[in-house]
Amino acid sequence: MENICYICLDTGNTHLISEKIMANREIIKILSDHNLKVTPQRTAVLEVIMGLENHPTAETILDYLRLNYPHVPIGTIYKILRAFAEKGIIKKVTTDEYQMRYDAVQEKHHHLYCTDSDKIEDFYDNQLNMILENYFRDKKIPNFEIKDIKVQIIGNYTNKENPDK
Amino acid sequence: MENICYICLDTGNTHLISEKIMANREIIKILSDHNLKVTPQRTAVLEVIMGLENHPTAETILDYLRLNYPHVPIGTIYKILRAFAEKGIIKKVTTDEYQMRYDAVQEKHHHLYCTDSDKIEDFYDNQLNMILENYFRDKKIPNFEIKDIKVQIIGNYTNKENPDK
DNA sequence: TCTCAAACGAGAATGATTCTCTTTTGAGAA
DNA sequence: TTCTCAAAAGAGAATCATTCTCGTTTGAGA
Repeated sequence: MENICYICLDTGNTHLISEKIMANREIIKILSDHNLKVTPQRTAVLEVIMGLENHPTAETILDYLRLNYPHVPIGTIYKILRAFAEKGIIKKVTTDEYQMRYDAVQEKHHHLYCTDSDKIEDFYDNQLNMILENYFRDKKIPNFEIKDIKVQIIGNYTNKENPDK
Repeated sequence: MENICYICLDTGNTHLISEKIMANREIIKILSDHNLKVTPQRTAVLEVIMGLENHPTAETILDYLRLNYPHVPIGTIYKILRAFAEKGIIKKVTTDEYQMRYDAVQEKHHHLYCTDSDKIEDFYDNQLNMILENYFRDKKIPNFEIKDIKVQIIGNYTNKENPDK
């Protein structure tokens, strides 16, 4: 476990806080900021989603949760995920598959869908965001108020398995 | 049933052919062009998808099919839909909902998602297509070969119910 | 510490989709 | 035209993701 040095803005003193503890404090803040009761199950679920760089399914989240809470029922996970999505803490990520995936909401981003491996990766591109924003600011869609634009980029990873090729 | 006048390119004679028959001939051609056996169930499913402007679910398609084939099992619909999607005749349209929707593939288009009514509408915009195409031709994504780009525009219809407002 | 609405646990229920197996049929061959 | 057989349809069970119900527990403010 790595430790990180922080300066307390109130006292000016420096402190060593473990990443784990810091992450927990952040997560607790996110929950209480959204008027959600802080429970061990909820902090654990949010920790898993924020820790996994891929976009986990409910089943994947359960697998990780079971490491610490061997008996959490899957229904509880779905209830927690729905609560998070309603508050906007996470977003549902739709795919061509039968299962839903979930994504901790950070800054605006799009998704790369690999048709070979079924992987989904985040794609950050502020230039693209600005192009789309500018385009739709000028060209309004009749009778439609745009709230969000998501770009799905479908394709294949090339020489990912063989990077030396 | 409307009738339309056609000129036969072989004989030069004019003929009246009903829209229905013409549509059937088109649909049969689509199926055989894709090496799919032409069956009444398949032509009916394709007819329904191409005829419905909205993006039907398997259940909606079944409802329409039952008008002519009262006993088609839902499993058959799913089998047909999967076959069509594999051949590229239709595309799966993902939503935040639990059900999959289907869309006859015509020219390239994107989708408007209305969060109030859960409606999905096609959005044709060649200028947008060209902007995206140009952007990604210049700016390659490392190790990723782009095959398709879909834009999901999420928002709300304004004064659709009250157009006189 | 007390209280209670909200969250959890357990497991049944639902609903979309897929699978299995038997029967039927489209389409090319004879 | 009839024959043949792989492919498709029919029937219905199975599977899998998600939601629901209801009794029990708990976080957080009083």
